[in-house]
Amino acid sequence: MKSALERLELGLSAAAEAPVTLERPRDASHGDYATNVALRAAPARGRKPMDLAEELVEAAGRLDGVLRAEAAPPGFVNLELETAWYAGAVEEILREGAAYGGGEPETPQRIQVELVSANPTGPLTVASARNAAYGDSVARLLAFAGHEVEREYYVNDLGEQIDRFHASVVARARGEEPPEDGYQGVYLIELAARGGDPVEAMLGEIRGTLERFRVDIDTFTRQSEVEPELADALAELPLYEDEGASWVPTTRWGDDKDRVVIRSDGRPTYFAADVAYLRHKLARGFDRLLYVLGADHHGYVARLQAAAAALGRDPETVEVLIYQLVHLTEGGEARKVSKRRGDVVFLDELLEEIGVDAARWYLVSRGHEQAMEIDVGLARERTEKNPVYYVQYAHARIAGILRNAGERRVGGAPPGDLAPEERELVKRLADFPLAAAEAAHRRGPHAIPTYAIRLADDFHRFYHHHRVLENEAETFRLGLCRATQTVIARCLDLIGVEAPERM
RNA sequence: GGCCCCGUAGCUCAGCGGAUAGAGCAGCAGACUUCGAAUCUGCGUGCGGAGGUUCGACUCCUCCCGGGGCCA
Repeated sequence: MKSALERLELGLSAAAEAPVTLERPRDASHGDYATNVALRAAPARGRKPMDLAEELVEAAGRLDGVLRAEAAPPGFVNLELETAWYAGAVEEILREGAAYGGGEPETPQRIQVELVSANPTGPLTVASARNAAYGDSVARLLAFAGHEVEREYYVNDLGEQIDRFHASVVARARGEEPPEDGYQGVYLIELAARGGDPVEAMLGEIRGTLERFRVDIDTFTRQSEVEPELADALAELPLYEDEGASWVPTTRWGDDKDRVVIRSDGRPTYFAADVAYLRHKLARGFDRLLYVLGADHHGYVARLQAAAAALGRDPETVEVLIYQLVHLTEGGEARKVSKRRGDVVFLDELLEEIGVDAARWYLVSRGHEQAMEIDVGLARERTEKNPVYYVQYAHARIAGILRNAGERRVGGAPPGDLAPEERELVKRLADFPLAAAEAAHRRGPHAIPTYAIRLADDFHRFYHHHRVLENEAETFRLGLCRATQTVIARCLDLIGVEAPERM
């Protein structure tokens, strides 16, 4: 992307060795954009920041698109931009369309995102919902940033939990209560009545839920598929024997203790299965493996990376994204999330109550490192209050204007100076590429809803103060509308929310 | 006992080294014969506490207090 803004930034970067930040000041008297280059570069040059700022002002004043530049203590350089710059920014968005703001990394990576991977012993719960919403949005961000992304779901179809699950289904099939350590959920009754393999049946349910939640999994890999490779995987590890068990010296790579792979009774551990699966992933040629895990799994980080190292790979290949848990409350009372007891809120129920758009927006609009609360009782009420509708409304409103515009020309030079509301809107639109890139880089999709609210805010304000159609600025304003619509649609898509033409 | 996350407005949360810390919800008062009022306009003694680094700290470091979680 060769925007006027970037040329501006490059021009300034050339004047200083340090990385510059170009930002939008809160205070309008500080110009359209401000930079701290002088403050950054001055110490290294043994200069006074203010002197350097004065020099930069002269250079910046000659740059294309800069109307006015001034230095401000302690060494900021404030810039005011020409109308032509604003018009150019809008034209650029119209030209690039849906691609606007996307990335073209010099070396696109093949990235695998493993997400959800809930045991197929029950329907997806609200706990998995955050994993799905977060993980999928990260995947969308990375794809938009120009990487090749594959979504994977690991199916634990072996082990103790599955045995208990089977036993519980068998009991239900006979009309009996499940064993005490089994799964008590009532959904087992229906599952038992259906017959066939209950794990596959449950997995079918889960796939349906994910589809409704707009999470498109590319590959489901079953533990039973990987199991046969376990011996080969272990053969690649540096093992030692102690107390009759086989150990991997994972502490060598930063784990807090060595891990057993084969117990003294000859049974492999969960960790052994994890290693085999990791090897299975690595063999498929990904540059990077993302694991989306809940905070209760944070202990896995060190051991997964150690496992990669033990397999002779760069531990940095493995990147674990930890999100904090979702707590459910109802009328101030905490609700427990236990799949075995069955007293949980299922994702399907949440979707039925508040809809996919509201659910995805809500689950992803908080930082993933922040624990969050969902009040089940308030969920219905929240529908009307969710900011997602504010943003969607802006999109629908623009769609309405463009419908009314018919065949009129969209996009063109403004007839004169821009109104403050127009300038704010254009600057917001120009922020988008950086916002999307940062969100991808930080694996922080919650920045997208935050940005989208601001954008919708700027648009609604512009709309309220100015007429678009039958106005001397019509072509420019129609272009501004379409550009805004494009960016809103992209934001919503990045978090899996629909952009309606009408509401 | 060790490790991870979090303490910002009444509530839910943004802000991740820059200038006077923001938004939504809740509350109050206004704006529709005009492209969609699901909108707009106005109203706020808040960064848990103490040190430190820096020209500059909500932001980085240390300690303490207080929540949540994982492991032992």
